[in-house]
Amino acid sequence: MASTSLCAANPSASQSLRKVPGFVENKTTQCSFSIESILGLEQKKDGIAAAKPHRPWMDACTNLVLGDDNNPHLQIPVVSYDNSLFHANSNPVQEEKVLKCDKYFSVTERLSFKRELSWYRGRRPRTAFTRNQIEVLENVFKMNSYPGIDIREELARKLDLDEDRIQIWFQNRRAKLKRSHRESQFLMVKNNFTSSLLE
Amino acid sequence: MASTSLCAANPSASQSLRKVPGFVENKTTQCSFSIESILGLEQKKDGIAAAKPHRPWMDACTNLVLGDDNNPHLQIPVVSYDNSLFHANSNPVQEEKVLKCDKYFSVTERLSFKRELSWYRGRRPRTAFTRNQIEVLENVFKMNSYPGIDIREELARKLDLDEDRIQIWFQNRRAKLKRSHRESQFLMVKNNFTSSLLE
DNA sequence: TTTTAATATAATTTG
DNA sequence: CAAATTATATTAAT
Repeated sequence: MASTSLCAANPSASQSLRKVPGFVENKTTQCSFSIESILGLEQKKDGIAAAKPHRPWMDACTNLVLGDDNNPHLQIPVVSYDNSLFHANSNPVQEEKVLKCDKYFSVTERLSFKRELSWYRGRRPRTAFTRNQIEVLENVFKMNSYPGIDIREELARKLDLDEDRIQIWFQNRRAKLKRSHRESQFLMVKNNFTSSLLE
Repeated sequence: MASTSLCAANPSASQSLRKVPGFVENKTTQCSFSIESILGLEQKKDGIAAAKPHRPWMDACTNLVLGDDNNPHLQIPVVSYDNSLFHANSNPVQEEKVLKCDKYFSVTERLSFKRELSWYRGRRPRTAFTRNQIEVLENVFKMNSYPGIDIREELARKLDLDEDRIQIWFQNRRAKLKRSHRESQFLMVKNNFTSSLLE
């Protein structure tokens, strides 16, 4: 998350954004729109609500790679998810997205191809935690299921994971715990209730 | 008809301390920042004063009622996401159909029971907006991302939602816009930077 | 099939 | 109200 430091300047950048009329200032209470007109499907087919998927891990990557000649090459983002371009090339398990469509595929190739696909669909490749990572995470979780940023960072360092992975892991872990609690509670209530009916 | 509510809609006292949902016992809110110390089993308990949470939507709650026979019946509000199709009807929270509780629980019952429980855990059940509701909200948002109370009320009426839901929706929507704005700015700066390296 | 990492977004809390 | 978090419903990878 430390990335935004680059964001500071470049005013020209914001100009080329479609739509987005700086939403903080104009409160446009003047706009005469009726809900009926909207319900009546007044379609302004302009920019459909910038449904930009959130792909934070892509921010860290760059299209720049060094070739064998030690010269930079720009790798063109090939992707089409919706109509946006996404570029890969970065992160843990890294594969090249230059699709060489010339032969048939080994198991390994097929695997990475699958990973490619999911990549292009815009989803972060699923992280496979090691047994040790899980163990540590579980131990920490036992003591504190809401670790603050400092603990998460420390964990990230020690376990060699992104802090983001840690945070997500804790989120999912809490959800899991809650699920199991709910289930046992349900059973308890159900049993209590059921037996109360039998008395 | 002559039902008497046994269930005061109040999960009294309860959890809902800041950051300490009730399903895990008291947790350290103040942490010492070393994983070693955590792994080394440092436990620390501190009671935090509970404040009564604001749960306005619980006021309508009546689950356990006495029937005419003076026996308890469990009334389970059933959310109809409609098992049939994926659309239509909104407002899961509001439309309640009563299931008479007998011996066993169907999958549907179980589900809604679980929802009940989470309800009592203190959080409003997540509202699932319909496609149409979203569409209208998005359209309004395009024109005015800060609708006043009157517009919100009107929307609420037309979309059959609480005005509160509308308000929250707009808040979240503004946050989303802002986020995406930030992100595209970042990407642009990044790309500018990258291509400047190629010149 | 089951579990769970990842995503999107509704709800809550703070200031 | 915005910002930051948290919860949760889904989706999809394994």
